[in-house]
Amino acid sequence: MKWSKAFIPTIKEVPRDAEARSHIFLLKAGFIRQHQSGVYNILPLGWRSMLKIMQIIREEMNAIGGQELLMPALTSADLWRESGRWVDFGNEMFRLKDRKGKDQALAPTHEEIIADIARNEIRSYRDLPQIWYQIQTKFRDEPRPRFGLLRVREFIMKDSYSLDRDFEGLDVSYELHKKAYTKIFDRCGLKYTVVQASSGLMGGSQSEEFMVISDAGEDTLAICDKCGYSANTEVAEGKIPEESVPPAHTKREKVHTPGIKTVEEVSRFLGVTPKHLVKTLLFVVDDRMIAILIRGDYEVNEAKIMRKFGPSIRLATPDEVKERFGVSVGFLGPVKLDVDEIYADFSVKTLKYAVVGANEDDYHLVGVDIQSDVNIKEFGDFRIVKEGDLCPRCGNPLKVRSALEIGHIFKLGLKYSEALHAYYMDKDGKERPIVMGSYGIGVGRIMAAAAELYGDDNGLSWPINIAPYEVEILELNSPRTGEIAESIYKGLQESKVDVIWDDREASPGFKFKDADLVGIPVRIVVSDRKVKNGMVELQIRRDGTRKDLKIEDSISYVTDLVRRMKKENATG
RNA sequence: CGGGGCGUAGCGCAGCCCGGUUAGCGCGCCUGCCUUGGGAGCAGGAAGUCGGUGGUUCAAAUCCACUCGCCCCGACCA
Repeated sequence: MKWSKAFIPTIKEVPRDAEARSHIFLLKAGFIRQHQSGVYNILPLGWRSMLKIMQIIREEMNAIGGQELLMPALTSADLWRESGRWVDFGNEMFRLKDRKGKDQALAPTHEEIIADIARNEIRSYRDLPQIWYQIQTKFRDEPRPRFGLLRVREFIMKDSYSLDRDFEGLDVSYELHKKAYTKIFDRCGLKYTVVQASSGLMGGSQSEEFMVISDAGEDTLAICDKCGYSANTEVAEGKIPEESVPPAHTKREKVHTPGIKTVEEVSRFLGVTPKHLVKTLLFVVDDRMIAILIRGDYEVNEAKIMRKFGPSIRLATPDEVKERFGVSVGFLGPVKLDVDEIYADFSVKTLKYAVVGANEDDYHLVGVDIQSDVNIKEFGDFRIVKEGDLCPRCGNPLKVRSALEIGHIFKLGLKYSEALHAYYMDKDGKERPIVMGSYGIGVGRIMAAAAELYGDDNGLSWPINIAPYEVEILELNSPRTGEIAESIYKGLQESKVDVIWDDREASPGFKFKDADLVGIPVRIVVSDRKVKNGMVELQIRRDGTRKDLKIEDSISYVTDLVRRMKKENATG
């Protein structure tokens, strides 16, 4: 491609609405443009990059026996009603009606459609196992799209589904996917970790996420450097470090704490630490009200609570609390609290002199012995792991890091096959539900993750396997150097190198800046200065390496270099 | 959904408080000359429903009301 003919709208100013690094540079380098909140045009450079990502995905999915198909984005509500997700998806599902008034959904994922195909077509154990996948646009009406391509409402996803006779088969399909994903992300040049995750709305028994450590990520991971334990904090466990917190109040008494509500305020007011405090959170489950106690320096983990008490559990509103107990939420406490059940996180188990709300506005109790003063039904793990908690496996202090999710694999089990009645006949003539797995990769997120991960203040720096072009010829002194540039350009094209030639009539600085911004990994600078000595200059975007090449050697040298870099799956 | 911020030329912004000339600046764009190893220079030029609607006023980018859009923080943590 000649740059002069290409549509690469780079911009010099930092776009006002962009803050995340990937968002800023993908806009500046002309890869994407926003259409509306959470919806983007993918411009030619961006699409080239995404096509390469999709091609890698295809190759690796095919390698594990996956068969590509294409399912509709426009789906009937009937199927979603069968699984219950017409309700469960809530506002995240884009809904519309057709001209007859029939409910439709723009599919956020395709478990139901797969189960529908399977129940209509899969009859016998001989038809199994199957792995079906598609690369297709998904729609999710996210409450808050953000960070450019990182959280969007319309996005391209590779989603695959495994259908197996039994759970042993599912384990096999799952491991195949895990291996394929590892290869895919390796080839894309990303640094990532695999973590235990929560299966959330998907259901099922086990799930793992592929995560890129990045401040732009919206997930939080707990990581153990020593034994390799890593988990999303939605599910991560941790041991509480043992430390002696000297008791502040050894006598149980009621103290006046006018208007002092939050953990920080109470700690400061009473001269204690958050570790002396116990927070009392009230939750509504169906029509029961339960309390959960947790130490003041921890947060309650909603995902864990939902797993224990069911997805309908919700925090009681301050108004509900006020109405039922006549007390503001800041002064709730577990002593003589009239709720159906009281549960407590392990973090409060040993507290003998705790500070708690007095269930009376403007008063707290101090010196409370949690075990003997409170009627606790059960201790459990209800907290979000925090930095410094100890690894559940080896006891090493855990690190907590932000990360962004690029892939997620689930063992679904029978949820959808049972709900939609996708059954097959086994060897013994018995009907059995198909065992399902589902596996997703965000294509745009891979591109955005690479943009977050690699580059510098001047712009992007693509891993060569997902770069929109592999080589850029930067011709400085057009038209005098044009002939040399063109011969290298044609030579590289003939040896199947993906090359763009910046043949524009512009100043050198201008072209260098654009080149840095767009981040093509290999650059050949063709200038008067070098050409008169029979040379051109090779530059590597990632590390800034420069090297002179003889003109006549340049094509074979660069062809070779590109081949090598691709194989080494050289990153950025 | 709660809180905050922002909508003025293609992009980035000033002007708004304190209403009053033809609404400015930088970049970009077009024409010509010139220049070519890190976003060059000179000259000329085009380009604006001041997000929208309604109101106040002799007069509105500016004041008021409503509304739409975009970004950021948070989403019940007591």
